[in-house]
Amino acid sequence: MNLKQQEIADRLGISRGTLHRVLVGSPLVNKKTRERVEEELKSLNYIPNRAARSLKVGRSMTLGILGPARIRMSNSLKLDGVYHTAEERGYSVIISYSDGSRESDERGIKHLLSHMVDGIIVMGRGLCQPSDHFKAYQDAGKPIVSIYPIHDVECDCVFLDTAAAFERMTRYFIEFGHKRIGLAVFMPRTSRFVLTREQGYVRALEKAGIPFDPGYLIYASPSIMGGEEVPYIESLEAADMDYAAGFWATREIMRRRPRPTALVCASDDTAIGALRAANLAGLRVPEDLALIGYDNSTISRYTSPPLTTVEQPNYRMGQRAVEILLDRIEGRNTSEKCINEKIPFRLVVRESCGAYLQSSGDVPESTAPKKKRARAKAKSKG
Amino acid sequence: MNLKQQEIADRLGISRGTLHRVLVGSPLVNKKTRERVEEELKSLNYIPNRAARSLKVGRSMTLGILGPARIRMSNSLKLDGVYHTAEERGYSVIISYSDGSRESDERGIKHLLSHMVDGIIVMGRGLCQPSDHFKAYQDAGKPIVSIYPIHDVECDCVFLDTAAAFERMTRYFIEFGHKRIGLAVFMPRTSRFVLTREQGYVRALEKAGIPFDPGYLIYASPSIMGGEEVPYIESLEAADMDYAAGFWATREIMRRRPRPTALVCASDDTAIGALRAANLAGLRVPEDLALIGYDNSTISRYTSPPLTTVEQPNYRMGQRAVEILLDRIEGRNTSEKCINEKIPFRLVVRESCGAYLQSSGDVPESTAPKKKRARAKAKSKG
DNA sequence: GTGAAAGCGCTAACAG
DNA sequence: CTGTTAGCGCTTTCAC
Repeated sequence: MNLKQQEIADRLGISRGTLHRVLVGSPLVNKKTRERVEEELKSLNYIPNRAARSLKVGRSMTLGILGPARIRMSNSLKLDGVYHTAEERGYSVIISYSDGSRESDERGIKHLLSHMVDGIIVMGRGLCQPSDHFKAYQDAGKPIVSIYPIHDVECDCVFLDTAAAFERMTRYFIEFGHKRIGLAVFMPRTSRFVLTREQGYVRALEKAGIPFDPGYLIYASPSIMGGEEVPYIESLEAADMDYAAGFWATREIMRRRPRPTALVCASDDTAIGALRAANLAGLRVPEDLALIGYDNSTISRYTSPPLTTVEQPNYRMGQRAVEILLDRIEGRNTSEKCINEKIPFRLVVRESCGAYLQSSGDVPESTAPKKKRARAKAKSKG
Repeated sequence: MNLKQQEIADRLGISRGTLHRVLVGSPLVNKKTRERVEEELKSLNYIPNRAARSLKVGRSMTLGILGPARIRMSNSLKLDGVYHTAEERGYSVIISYSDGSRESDERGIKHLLSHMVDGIIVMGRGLCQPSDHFKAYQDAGKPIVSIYPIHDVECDCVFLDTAAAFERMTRYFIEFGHKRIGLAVFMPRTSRFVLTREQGYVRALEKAGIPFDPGYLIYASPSIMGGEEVPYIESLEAADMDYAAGFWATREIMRRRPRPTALVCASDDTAIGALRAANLAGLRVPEDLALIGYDNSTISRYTSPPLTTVEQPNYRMGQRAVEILLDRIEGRNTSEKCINEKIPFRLVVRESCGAYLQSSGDVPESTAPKKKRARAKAKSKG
């Protein structure tokens, strides 16, 4: 059973004060006593009570995450970054889910605060939107960093410029000579998730002087797809969404005349759904339909053909989020100004768009630098 | 800023005792007082301090997870099950990673205990092995449930009989008429991960009277694969392991003479790696090489051909783990006897093994019951 | 119905 | 160098 400091002190015939001093490594302890204490401590397997400690010092050494459902792999990876980095720095992590609604966010933050977290990382799309609810908690008294940009509010954040990424992806097709380019996105059209993608896509088209054809922009959604006779789609909930959307969007877009020759996909998983639809339709990728994904998920190297995609350094983003947060918590950053850390992405060229075409700093996979885990420093490319 | 009970009581001119009574919904409070208090509470946005509460009552309403790195999607899904269920029941969750080594497990459990968790869920392979370290913590005084079976120790657990699953998978090939069947597994041969798979595979062979050919059993490992010239394998760490192993194993096994006609894969991701290797080698699946996966991951429906696989009800397992744990924590289960809950799996027949062949309760996808999210009650099949 | 008081395990300030 | 003490915010017992 687990002893408390008092009991240990008693056993050793010393005071709690002295015990505490050796516990925190204070030099103000007799060498002999210290050794005796340390020995006993080891054999007793003392486990400090953090609740008591937190209560006393007013800090818990734990970080809170206001998180989304973790189904999407990219979120999982971000979380890994957060967890490992926090652990390295001696912090625990506790998650509270939120669906992004105001009530849910409020409940979540309250929950975290009640745990006395020292800071909060916001990972959902939640606070990224109109986010009046954010204001309410801004002065929860705890530092917050968002893993997506919060535009209408002052807040530290680390983000990837998704619009720029999708502009780049679209431009890649354009440089290849494609004129009829589709975009497959899904779910609420007003979510930042699709807004940014659409924006980048349109921007690339505009810059190239290619007229925007709304027929090439496919918004898949459970309700729409449910109405269609779509094989493979039996449950249209989160886990399936990306694949299903890609699958459905591809079927849909191939009905357009003239037919698009390239499809920008919201994610690698979306591209995989698209790939399947193309296969079933007897379309060759990239010859009949070129595909580009987003995420550089591990699997994108193993599809046939392997996916050209944009790398999103998820692990790194999680890592940076806690670093920025800890700078605030531990007082290394006292500036009023918010940190807005843009994480660079890079285009990873494989085969789903046709033969390698290298341009402005993009790396075909063969020459890509060896990656060191997910922590890989991404080659800058903005 | 966040008020404490004392301050609120003062504002209202009542005692902490009374405040507390309305907070916990005790009937021993004057109606008027109660209303007044509740109103004030709402407007003040009171956030209770759980550290103080935990300290006082000796319970924290939080569950600890001794977890593996979360990279594998199936773990992510299990965690989802744990989180959502815990949240529904009013518990928070905190994770501590462990690589499965004794030191790491000890550190992790200690960490959780120091958070005063009310119970622990063990998710890694860690404690599933020789697990002398488990003994050390068995009487940490907290209930523990393992999400894999711990054979040599008394402990509640929920598990899927992996050996039975792999026996079933192998038998499926046998029923199809295959005689030369390979098994692609990886990493430490002594891990329960491969032991169970190998065992099931061999058992099916034995029962069918097919001689076991060690040459058909491929153990991929980073070191082995690193020596080979294996494209796609640039980082052989966890994230890539499944794919890379499947890729490498397929190349390897196709060198065997006579060539196997079917390959049992350690996971769906392994099967996907295998599929890619087969594609590159110009082998048709399933005609030249039949493939079966394990997990029924979402993507297995979107590969070409879609994967026949075994469904592992991850979400459900996480869910059951917390239910069993809470029964213990909340005193509904005081039995000395350990719970050993075997979660049923089912074979999901798609196309990677050839035309549909239905047998003993297996469900071809077309007739599979509509799945309700990951929570789906799996059709019994054991 | 209500208030007062003790104490959960720990830290930190102060006295020796 | 060491021991004593006063709380951190909350729950709970007991007395009114």
